[in-house]
Order: sequence, then structure tokens, then C-alpha cells
Amino acid sequence: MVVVGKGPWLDDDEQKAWRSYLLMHKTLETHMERHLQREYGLSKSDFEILVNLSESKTGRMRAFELGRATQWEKSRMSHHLTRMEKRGLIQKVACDSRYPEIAITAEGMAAIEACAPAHAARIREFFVDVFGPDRLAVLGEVSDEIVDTIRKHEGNDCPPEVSGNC
Amino acid sequence: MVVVGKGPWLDDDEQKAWRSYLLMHKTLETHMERHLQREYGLSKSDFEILVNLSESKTGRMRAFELGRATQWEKSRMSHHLTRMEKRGLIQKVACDSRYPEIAITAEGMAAIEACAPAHAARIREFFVDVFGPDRLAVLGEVSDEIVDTIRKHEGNDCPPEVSGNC
DNA sequence: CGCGCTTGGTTGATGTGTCAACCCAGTCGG
DNA sequence: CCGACTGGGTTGACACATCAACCAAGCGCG
Repeated sequence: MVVVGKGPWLDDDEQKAWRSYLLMHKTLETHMERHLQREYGLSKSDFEILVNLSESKTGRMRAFELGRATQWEKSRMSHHLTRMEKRGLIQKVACDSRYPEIAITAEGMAAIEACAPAHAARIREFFVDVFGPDRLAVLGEVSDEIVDTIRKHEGNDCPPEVSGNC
Repeated sequence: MVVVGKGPWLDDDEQKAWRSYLLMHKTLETHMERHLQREYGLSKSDFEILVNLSESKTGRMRAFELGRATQWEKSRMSHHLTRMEKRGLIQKVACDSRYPEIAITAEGMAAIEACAPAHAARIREFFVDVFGPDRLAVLGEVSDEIVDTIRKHEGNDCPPEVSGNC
């Protein structure tokens, strides 16, 4: 069924590993998201924003800083921040006349502090501990290599566009 | 900043590996999806469906078989198949009086055959070759272990619900 | 028979992501 | 000073995912 040899095709082992990986990621992601949503009413996106804000010294960041940290497109950021503000998790505060800062609210802080321990515990249980230290270290290395490879490749396609959504 | 010790918290190395992994996955997924979308007009979801249909002997499957293969919720499947039919990639054909079969159309077949080589080449370039055979084999093993771990855990929570959307 | 349960599937409301277009304040070259 | 360009951000239309509710066979069993 699978064409072998010199072509771009994957051989059976490669195919199998790739599909195992895809299934693993989907299973893990679904599990984590459902947990976050059902127990704490936060989506993965909410969580990402709140983590970044809560880890910053001041609890405030500009939208484009969040964009750099999360790798989201700016329109997604804008939409999601609007929704989060409506739910009281963050607040847009005007500061330097033009371009508001995004501030985490007490409610937002409470939400992330409530869910963080359980979230971390799940990462440990289903990911970190199953890998174990050695294999986990290897994964970290390969992950960075892959990101570099893709970045380098995309750099070739569109050199000038840096932080826009190339 | 990070609480260490016996708690659920991740230590620095673990945190770093986990975040590298997340970034890698997002970068890779975004790259693959954009490629598929821009060059071939297919979403990742379209691709998944078409792969399954094109790999089946008859080019036809029931919706719930596709659901088993893709791990999608049934409503997502229904919505997406409706949209794909509207675009001419698949067709719902009535057969056993009740419950249509999903058949890949000539157009759908052409679409996936057109994009498959380039898609496989990208998986090879950015994933398989960066890992290399040894590390890739390890990843495959760990992935299966993780899926087992999560499945076992979820089995504890909700034993009777098998294929529904527990 | 008739009641209820399960299975496969659809529907609609709502929340979320993406794309393209736009806005507005600097800024830089003339 | 004026026009073009850039960077940060918003908007609207649309594609997509999720949830809960529903529908319609078929099955089991009293």
C-alpha cells in the first residue's frame, strides 16, 4: 500500500511513529482541555493568556507582547481579549495615550491560581512521568531542533516579515 | 518562582521540555495546515477524512467508522461531512435503507492525491528526518504509553461509556 | 403488544480561529 | 509640509468545534 524507496513517502515505521504521535497529542490535548474547562471554566486559550500575565512582574502586558509569547495572530488576540474582558478575567487599561495595556484582574488571578496545581499535576502524571527524565530531555532537544528547522525554512520564503503573520 | 519538591509542580527542566514540546507542536501544526490550505485548499480536517476514505478498499465508510478512526465527536463529523459534501469532496449515498454511507468523489480523490506527496515530504523534512530513526522510534513508544495511561485513567472515571463522547 | 433503552445521526446555538480589510499614530523621505 | 509606509490594533465575515437537545430505527423484555 505504501510506496517505498526514494520518494517523499514515509515507510511503515515512520508512518506508525507519526500516527502514534498525532494520536498522543490529540488525546493529551483533549484530556487537558476538558479538564480545564469542566473543573475550572477556562479554555486552553484563556489559560495561556492568564499564565503569561500572571508570570509577568506587573500583571500587565501589551497585546503584542502576549502575541509574541503565545504566537497567536493579532486578530485572534484581539477577539479573545475582548471576550475575556467581557468575562472579567482581564481588563484593558489605557496608559500611554494610545494602545491599552492588558491587566489581569483579581478574578483572573484567582482563576489561574485555582487551576494551576491540578493542571501541573496532570502534565506530570500523563506526560513528564511517562517520559521519564532521559527521554524527556531528548524530546526537549528534538523539539527545539524542529522549531529551528521550520523557522529557517520559513525564513527563506518570506525574509522581511518578522512578527506579522507571514 | 517555581515551587519545587514534592508538590505537583514541574521543576525547571521539566517545564522547559514541556514548553518546547508545546511550541514545537504548534509550529509544526501551523506550518502543515497553512501549507495544505494555501497550496491545495484543504483543511487538516478535510485531509483526515479523505485519507481515511482513500485508504479504505471501497472508498466508502459509514460516518461512525470515520468517527472511530479520527476520534471526532459525532456532531463535528456530521457538520464537517455536510460542508465537505457541499464542496463536492465526498457524497452521502443511501444504501441499507437508513444511515447513508460516505463515499469519496473523484474530485475528493484528485484533491488528496494531489497533496499527499508534498504533505508526506514535509512530514519527512520537518519531523521524521530531524528526529532520526532512533529517537523517532522512542517517540513512538512513549506516545503509545501516554495514550494507554490516559485511556486507563479515563476508564476509571467513566467505565460504561465506550465510544460516545464521554 | 408496548415501553424503554441504546445506537447512529442531525440540528441549532454559541464560542472560537482565520483571513482580509481597515484604522490610526508615528516616522521617514522628499 | 505632505505623502508613503510601518506597526499595533480593531472589525466583520466566514469556517470550524462543542454542547445539548432531538430524532428515528432496532432491540430487549415485561
